Amino acid sequence: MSETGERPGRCSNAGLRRATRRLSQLYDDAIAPSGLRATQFGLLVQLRDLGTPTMGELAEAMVMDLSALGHTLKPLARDGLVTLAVDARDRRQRRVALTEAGRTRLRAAAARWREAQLRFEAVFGREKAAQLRALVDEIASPGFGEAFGRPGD
Amino acid sequence: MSETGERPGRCSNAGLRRATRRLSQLYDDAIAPSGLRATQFGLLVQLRDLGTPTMGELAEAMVMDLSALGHTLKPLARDGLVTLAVDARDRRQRRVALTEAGRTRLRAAAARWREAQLRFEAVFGREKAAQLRALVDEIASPGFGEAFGRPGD
DNA sequence: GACGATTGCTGGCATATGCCATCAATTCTC
DNA sequence: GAGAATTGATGGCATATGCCAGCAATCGTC
Repeated sequence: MSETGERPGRCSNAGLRRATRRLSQLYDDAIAPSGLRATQFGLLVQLRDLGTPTMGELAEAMVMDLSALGHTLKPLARDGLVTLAVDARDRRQRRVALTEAGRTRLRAAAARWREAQLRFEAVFGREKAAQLRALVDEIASPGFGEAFGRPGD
Repeated sequence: MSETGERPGRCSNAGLRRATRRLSQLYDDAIAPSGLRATQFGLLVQLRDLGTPTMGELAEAMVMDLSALGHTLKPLARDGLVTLAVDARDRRQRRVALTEAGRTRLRAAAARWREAQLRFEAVFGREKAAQLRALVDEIASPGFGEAFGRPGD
C-alpha cells in the first residue's frame, strides 16, 4: 500500500479549470440573452454588494489582478453599466459605481441567473452544491493564498 | 424558516471562478520557472495521457471549445512542444502529438507541479482536496452538461 | 458517382486574465 | 518641505476561452 505516501492526486488546478469551463458555459447560456456574460454578472453583483469600492478593493474581493479588473471593466464602462471616478480624498484611487443602466441590466440578468442556479442545484444536488461552495470559498479566501506561501497577495 | 424554499445560494459559477483564479495563480507561480503556464501544463498532461488524439478528442477531454483549443495550442506548436498532423484516414482531422521537446519540458514542469500539488494538499487538507476533486470532476464529466439540459455539447 | 448534409478545423472578433513597465499621487524621512 | 519610497491605476503584450462564419473533407442517398 504505497498509496498513503507522498503521491499527489491528479491536478486540482486542472480539475477546477475544467469544471469552471463547463459551468461557465451553462451559466453563460442562461444569462447571455440579458446581454451580460456570466463573468460580468458576477462582477456586477459583487460591485452592487460593495457599493462604490475602489478598483483595488473590488479586485481583492474578486480575487482578481488589478489590471485584469481594469480590462474587464472596460466593456462595461463603454456600455454605460459602470462608471469610474477619481476619489476626492485620494486622487490616485478610482471609485467604481454601478449606473442606473447597470442596475437595470443586472436585474434582468439576475432573473435568468436564478433559473440557472436553481437548475444547477437541482441537477448537482443541494448538498453537493453547498459543499462545493464552501470549498471554493475557502480557496478564494484571502487567508488561503498566504497560507500557501504567497504573502501579501 | 423560509430558508428551505426555492432560494438559491450565492453563485456557484462566480465562486468557482474566484477559486480558479486564486489556485491558478499559486500553481503558476510554482510552474512558471519551467517555461509553462499551469494551463499549458494541464493540457500537455492530458495530451500525454491520450497519446495522439484528434483536436476534437482533446477538446472534449479538456472540456474546451474546439476553437479555444486551437488557439491554446498555437504557442505550444510555435515553441515546438507539440505538433499537428493531418490524419491519414480522415484528412479533416488533425492529430496532436507531444514532441520530444514537449516531453522534456513536461518532465521539468512536473517536478515543480508536484511540489505545488503537495503543498496544496497539505494546506487545504487531503480530505478536502479529494472532495473538491470529486465534485469538480463530476461537473466536468460529459454527463453533467447533458443532465443540465445542454444536449450534445 | 454527383449532390446535399454532416463533420472537423481554422480565422476573425471579443472578452477574461495576468505580468511588467510606467505614471501620477501620496506618504515618509531628514 | 524637497527628494525618496510607496501606493493605485493604466497600457502594452501574451495567453485563455468562446462564438460564429467559413472551408475542406467525408458520408449518405438516389
